[in-house]
Amino acid sequence: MKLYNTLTREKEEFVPVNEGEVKMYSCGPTVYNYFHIGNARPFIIFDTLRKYFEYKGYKVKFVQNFTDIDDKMIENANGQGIDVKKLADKFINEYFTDAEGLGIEAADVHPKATETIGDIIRFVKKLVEKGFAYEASGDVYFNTSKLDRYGKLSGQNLEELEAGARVDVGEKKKNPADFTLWKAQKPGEPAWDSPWGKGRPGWHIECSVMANKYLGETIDIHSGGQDLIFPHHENEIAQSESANGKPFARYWLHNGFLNVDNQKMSKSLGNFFTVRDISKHFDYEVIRFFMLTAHYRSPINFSSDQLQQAKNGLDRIYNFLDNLNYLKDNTQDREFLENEKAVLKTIGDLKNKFLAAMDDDINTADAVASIFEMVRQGNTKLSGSSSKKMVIQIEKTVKELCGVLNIAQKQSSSKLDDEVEALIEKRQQARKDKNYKLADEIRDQLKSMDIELQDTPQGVKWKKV
RNA sequence: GGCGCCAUAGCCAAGUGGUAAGGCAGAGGUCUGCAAAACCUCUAUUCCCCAGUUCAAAUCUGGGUGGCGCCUCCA
Repeated sequence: MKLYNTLTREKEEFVPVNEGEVKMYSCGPTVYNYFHIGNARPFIIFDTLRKYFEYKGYKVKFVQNFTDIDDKMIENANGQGIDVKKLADKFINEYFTDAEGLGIEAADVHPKATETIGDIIRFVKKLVEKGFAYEASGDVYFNTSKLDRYGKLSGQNLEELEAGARVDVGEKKKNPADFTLWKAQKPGEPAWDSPWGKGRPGWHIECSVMANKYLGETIDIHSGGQDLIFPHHENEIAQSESANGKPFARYWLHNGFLNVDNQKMSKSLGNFFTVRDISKHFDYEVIRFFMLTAHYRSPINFSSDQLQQAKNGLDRIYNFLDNLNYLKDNTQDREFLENEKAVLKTIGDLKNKFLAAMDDDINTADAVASIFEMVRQGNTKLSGSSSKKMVIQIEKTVKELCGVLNIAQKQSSSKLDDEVEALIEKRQQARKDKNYKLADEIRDQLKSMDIELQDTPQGVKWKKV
């Protein structure tokens, strides 16, 4: 399996630290609001990667944090007149509601910054003792000048960063690029005791500490959005590798942005749509499917028109599954014919194409295309005279691959319902009697019950709309 | 100023040296009492422009043009 590693800017063969195991860390949300659909992209993509590793038989340990204390948290809690903890609890809950809707499995561990303070303090202390950090009136900073390789992930170098001059000046830092590990308490802010007085952790340190605590000193995969490459991930590398003297993460994976009118969707620009709001107009799984129809590193433009396209495409897969379901009960119970073996061979080839796409830097767009090709194969080659065994085998393959992506997982609605069945029966009789007026009335009646009828050559089918 | 990404049909989107996947929309058709739905078929001599390398380029190289991101909280 190949993955694009931001560290080397190349696709590399994935080789884990321990054979058969994958240790993954992904940067999670700051929980001061519902997450928006741009935030959802890494959640969905890296969840898909995790599921694919599991599908391939790896034992995966996946950690994703909640940043529950920082400037934004404090600002928003104050704005709402509640304490930071209460704000965090609320939006952690809301996170899980949306994540579950999107088919994102909970991580093995979801550590919170506020519950990792002791470990953070020990980690910062270690950095100070090793000479990589210094205290300045209650703050602790990482000293970037102590590293000769600061910038290896982002390709930045210290001189150019300083020339850029977009860094804070006139404060206690020794070098402009130095960043905060520990912040001294300001009046009214939540704070914890530390060797440097009361304060709270900086943002970058929590991820280093949590990855270390739950996954060890060297992890396999660290992922997040491209906007985290610098400075967040660069700083994590600086912290972790300075403290441990070992490589931090072997593979760095970064997803592209989700744009609106070609511009990055972000909370600060205000051009965002929360997943919660969108879910009122589109099923959660349409959002998931939409994300998977593009490669994770490419930018994708968001619009309701795009979601509608995704919905229509997903419906095609659902219709196919419905058709298979119908055919299972309306095909021949016999062995395969020669030409049917050829069809199954094609389906097998398409499955391999799907897997090859996923192995190639999780190319979900190509993987989805393989599923659509199976749909057309099935629609073209299957009929009432087909072997039932073939229907079952194709269904098994399609469901297995949809399962890998966690799409099209809703139950088929063609369950028996006595009232509906009775009405359909009545309408069929009316049609036989050429009483089309009554037949159409029954059809309208069912329509008002959100039941849609399809008169097919194989009989009447119905579904909930 | 530094670092990096992108440009493929009406829309979305794979493909990174061997002669343009897939989806949506659209058009035609099958089925049907009618309808709806579903399904099938068709839809880019061509991949932003110019030059170069090569038997062969959407793919590689150089130069343009246009768009975007990071360097400040951001997925």
